[in-house]
Amino acid sequence: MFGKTIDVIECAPPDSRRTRILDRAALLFGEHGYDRTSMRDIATAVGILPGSVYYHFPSKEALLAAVYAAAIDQAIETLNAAIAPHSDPWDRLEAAAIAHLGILVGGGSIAVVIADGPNLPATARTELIAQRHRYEAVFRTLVSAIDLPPGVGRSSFRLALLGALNWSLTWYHANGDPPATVARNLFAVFRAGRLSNP
Amino acid sequence: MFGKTIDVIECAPPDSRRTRILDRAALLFGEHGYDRTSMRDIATAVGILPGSVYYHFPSKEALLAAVYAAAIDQAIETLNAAIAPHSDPWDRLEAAAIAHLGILVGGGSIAVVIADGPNLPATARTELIAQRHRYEAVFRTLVSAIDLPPGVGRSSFRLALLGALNWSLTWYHANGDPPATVARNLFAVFRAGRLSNP
DNA sequence: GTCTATATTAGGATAGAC
DNA sequence: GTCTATCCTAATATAGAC
Repeated sequence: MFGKTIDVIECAPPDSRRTRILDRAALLFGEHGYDRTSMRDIATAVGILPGSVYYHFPSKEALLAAVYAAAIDQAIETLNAAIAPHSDPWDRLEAAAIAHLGILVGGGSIAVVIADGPNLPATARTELIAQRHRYEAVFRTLVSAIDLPPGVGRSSFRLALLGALNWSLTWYHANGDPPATVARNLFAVFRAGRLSNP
Repeated sequence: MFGKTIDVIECAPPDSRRTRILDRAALLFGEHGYDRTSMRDIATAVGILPGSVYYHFPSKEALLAAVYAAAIDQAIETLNAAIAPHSDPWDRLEAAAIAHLGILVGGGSIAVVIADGPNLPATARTELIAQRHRYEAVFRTLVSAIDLPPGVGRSSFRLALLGALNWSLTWYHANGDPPATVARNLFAVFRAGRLSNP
């Protein structure tokens, strides 16, 4: 009756090894892309052997999905923290844009999802796209709160803004400016269309 | 003396096989990306065997570079043809934006360079980036001709516009609109900042 | 949980016949 | 110029010992 072991403590370091793999994988995926990061690379970075990774994740795609989900969660938190201090809708959107670019060039985890999108495995695509939409919903909400000039669609505006920001990853090195400056400069382009204040 | 054969005709189909390889490779690279397209795929599409490709191109990267250069040339021509009929600077830029998106979603050759940028082999990167700059120079010229609101940098404007357009490749399927409509909608976001006409 | 060892597949590239 | 045949490398993934 009393022989059964009950795990009371399960939250301290909720799975140190698994978490380490997740972290390193996120870093490598973000830095070199999904295709160019091998399970060997990840294992080496963690300090274990390739085969051992498969004890924690059944496949490379499953690992990607886990990395992705965690990255999105973290990114949404960062985003919300950045917009919280602001009340003007345009300021909130700008804060989000700055935070977004910071997340991207931070080399962090979410960059995979964002920058490497088209090159991710087709079989996991559906799940990954769902996660990305969860993140982009934050922007959808922010954009719904601003006034746009006539003739400018809300979704076009949102997609253009996110596209401009995401695309900056491809040319970021050229410019010595810090991410926040780049984001502000890009955002100025979109803010230029703001209706004059009453 | 007269035994030597002289090839008088050398311009009719200037290298049918080489051209066919180039075309098919462009198509496959554009459709599936560089990494996911194997030399075997290309050879099969052309109707020859993998080894035979190497008679025409020394390596996969060399093939990519050739595809890229040809694609850029063709894209620049398309771009110039599209802007030629227009005289107003904003109309010219809009025409270029529409043409650009058409080229991209045309599934054609240049999509590789554009969409697959970060995933191309590092060793060929320099050459490829130089080619891309040649293409983007057209936009640089067009942007230099428009009036921008104060506080909006020209290069930020150009990069934001190209980013918005290029990024549309990642979500294009969702929207049933034809490329020209998508481009027009996106461009409206940027045009909203136009200074009121005198 | 991690190791050793290895199966399996796939892709880039080459040698030499024809 | 194209074919046949093959080498070499790298990557995902698995089996079973410890």
